[in-house]
Amino acid sequence: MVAMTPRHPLELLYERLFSCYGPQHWWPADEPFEVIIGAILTQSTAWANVEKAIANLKREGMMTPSALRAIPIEALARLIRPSGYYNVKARKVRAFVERLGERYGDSLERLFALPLPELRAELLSIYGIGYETADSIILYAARKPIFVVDAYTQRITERLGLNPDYGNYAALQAFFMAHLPHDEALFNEYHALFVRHGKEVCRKSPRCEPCCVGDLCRRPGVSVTEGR
DNA sequence: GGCCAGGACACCA
DNA sequence: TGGTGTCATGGC
Repeated sequence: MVAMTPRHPLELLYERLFSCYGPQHWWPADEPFEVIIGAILTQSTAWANVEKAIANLKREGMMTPSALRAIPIEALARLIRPSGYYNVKARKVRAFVERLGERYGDSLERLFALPLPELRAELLSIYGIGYETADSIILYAARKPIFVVDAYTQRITERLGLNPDYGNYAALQAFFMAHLPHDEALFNEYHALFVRHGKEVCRKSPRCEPCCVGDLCRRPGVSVTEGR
């Protein structure tokens, strides 16, 4: 008699999403510094708009820390205008490259050499970098295993009945990291799959349709909490 | 014309 | 400590 270990719902969910969508090849960027700039610019913004802003920065030769420090803040804001909130995001980008220059000589390698808890604390201490942006940088730029929680993660897990404390970032992150192996590639793919599923199927609309998640979702097609 | 999109911060009670 | 307002463009 072989003892069968029940699969955790988070493992089953991952398998369903992966079999449905396949590998997502995240993060969509050429190099780690671009990941960081994109992570700041995508705050509460559709990625298509961020792509325009990144294209502007590259075209003007601004995708380097020194260039982003030298350019007048108003000019930087104009370049990233398509990504929305351009005045505050210009200050956020500037804050990051200033810290990177001051403490790490513009070396991401030196920044990323910090142990994970210190790296996260350092990123969180920079203006404009909150939990999600810090964790996105750690996972997708530094390539260290940490689970990124975003609006899609919150919404999808809530509809699965796996998120009793909606909006509590730390609790949901701890939940994932307690039930999954701490594997950078897995966390990368899982979050990317959430975004894919959230964009295509599990939308903000209070109604959702039956989908590849299937019976794991406790309320397919049923009205869920609105206004989130 | 309204809703939504891969948040974070300032301010207030 | 938690709730609310602010920041803003672009696609559908």
